[in-house]
Amino acid sequence: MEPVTNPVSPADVAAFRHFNRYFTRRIGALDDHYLGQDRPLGEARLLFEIGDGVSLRELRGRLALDAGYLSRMAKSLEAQGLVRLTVPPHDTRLRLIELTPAGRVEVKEQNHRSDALVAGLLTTLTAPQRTELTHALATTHRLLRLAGITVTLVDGAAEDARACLDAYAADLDARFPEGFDKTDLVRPEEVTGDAGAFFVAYEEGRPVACGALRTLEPGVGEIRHVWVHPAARRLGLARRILAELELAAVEHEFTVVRLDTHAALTEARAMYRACGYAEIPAYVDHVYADHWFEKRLGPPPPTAS
Amino acid sequence: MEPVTNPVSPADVAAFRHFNRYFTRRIGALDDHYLGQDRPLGEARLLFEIGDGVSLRELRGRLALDAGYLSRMAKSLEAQGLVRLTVPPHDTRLRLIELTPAGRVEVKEQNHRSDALVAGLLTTLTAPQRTELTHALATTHRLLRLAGITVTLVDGAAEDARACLDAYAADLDARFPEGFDKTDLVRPEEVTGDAGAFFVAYEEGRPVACGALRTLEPGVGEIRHVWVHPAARRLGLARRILAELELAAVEHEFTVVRLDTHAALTEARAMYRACGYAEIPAYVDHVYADHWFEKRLGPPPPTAS
DNA sequence: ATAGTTCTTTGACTTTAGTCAAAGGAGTCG
DNA sequence: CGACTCCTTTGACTAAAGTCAAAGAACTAT
Repeated sequence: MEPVTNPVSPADVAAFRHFNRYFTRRIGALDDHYLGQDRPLGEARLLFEIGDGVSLRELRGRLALDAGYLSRMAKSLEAQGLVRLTVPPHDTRLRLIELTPAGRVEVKEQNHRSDALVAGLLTTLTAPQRTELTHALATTHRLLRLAGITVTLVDGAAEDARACLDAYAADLDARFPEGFDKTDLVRPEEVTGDAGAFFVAYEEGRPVACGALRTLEPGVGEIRHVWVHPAARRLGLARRILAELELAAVEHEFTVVRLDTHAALTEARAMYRACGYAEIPAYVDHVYADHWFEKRLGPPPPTAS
Repeated sequence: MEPVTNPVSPADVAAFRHFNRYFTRRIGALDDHYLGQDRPLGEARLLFEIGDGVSLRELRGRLALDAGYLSRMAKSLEAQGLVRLTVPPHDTRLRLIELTPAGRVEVKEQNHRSDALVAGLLTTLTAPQRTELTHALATTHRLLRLAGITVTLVDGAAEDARACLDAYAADLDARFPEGFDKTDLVRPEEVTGDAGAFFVAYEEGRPVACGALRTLEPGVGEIRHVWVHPAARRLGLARRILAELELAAVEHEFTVVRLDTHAALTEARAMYRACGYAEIPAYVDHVYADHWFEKRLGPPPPTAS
């Protein structure tokens, strides 16, 4: 069963494309032109991505470059005295690339040029207009990130699932005064197949959030371990996960879902309330629970067809 | 004397560059990749810019291409049956390039692909989130346009100045029930040098707004003909022009500026009020005036240094 | 009519960007 | 140890992107 996605309005698409065209022409082109300066764009980009030293392997993945192509560019930059290539002791197949002092200067200068360019672009705006622009950019950024994140059902034993749960456990261990014991996490079989569900959200290939659904008793599901990576917070991702879990709950023919949460997680409580969850008495005596919530899953809303 | 520009805060610059990097990587790259499809990017872009037929000369200017390069790309597209090259009768040195039906199909398909791509990007957002995004994009677009517009002092007799005044006159002629007579426009010598000032705003090389300052009586200036091209309205450009005129007035040692406006121009009245202009009795008996305003130009605000 | 300018075309290049495959040294796992 | 997998390097290309200059036809101004 496909989730019902509301169609994207042509007006939104048009607005986006309009902006896209304008922005790429005005800013993107200008940016590329300046970034290059006296060096091929490929090399300039490479120089920028190096930062404090990475392996060629890492760069290849990040910039999606051909191995041969990258190898040659690295050699060219080395010949120019901008980078140093070294062999890491733990794996001599790899090459580490790092900036030389000269390379660092080059990057810094480039950064200054870019800063000056942007500053020049913004000078004609008044301070309040700049603030408005900064806010609008932040909103756009946030929503584009959110739009690029995909939430997928994975096996509870999958590597990404366990990685998320580990991060979740570490997170709680730091936030709960009493710490957090990993034995309290769901077992893979509880959230797999007919028993439940496990969702992982991916941003650019990396897992950044998760959520679990398990069977509490017949017809009643329990939502657990809704977690979002610190770098992906405040995007509205928890709600996405929650919505996905509720859809899964309907598919599992649960009519009610429950969940508990800890006193330390005040934002979480607010979110559950906003998402239609009502506070209920304790449905289970749980070590880390101070608040209990429940949501009745109504029948799917009548469709037009 | 340089106008005092408030310095751009590093935070705003950083936010802009951060957004820029993200956007170019996420959207720009994707866009280019899809636009090309089975055709070199240069040709694909060219095909898009043609629209309903332009001269090669025009395209060369717009895309900043080498004449030889463009000529060859055009020939390549013609060989593929996507464009037709014709010689305009009025100047046989030029070549007009226009889409053939096949070319039109190609462009349309490309547009559909891009639309689908964007729609795909937005599907995971909820309808309110999409609306929020669309608003943020519109704000960004508006402010970037405004930031890219430069206001410069020009001679009252300059071609661009007269072009703006002609457009202004035509505009008023259409909006005033009684029409508008061009003999009412300022004469070039009234707004040049010690007598006054004339500003033209340029967006990407094209004049899009103007404003005039002339001497009404010793120490008193009059602001006239503040006009913004329809395509550049609602950007906040009139205020920029007004601010520029007030600076010029201070430089001309006017302590007061006055202006009049017509009953039909309600937005203008609101703007003048918002900019600190107070309504006054008629200071001159003018055919098209129904409202009169005045602003006292204080001494420059005390600076910290 | 003439001189100067404008616009396109063509030839002759160079530089970037990118692909593919073979080869060889290094890890890894059973 | 041996098979397999990884990672980089190198050679051998191709295609796209872009530059420069010369030449010729057509317009414009004087």
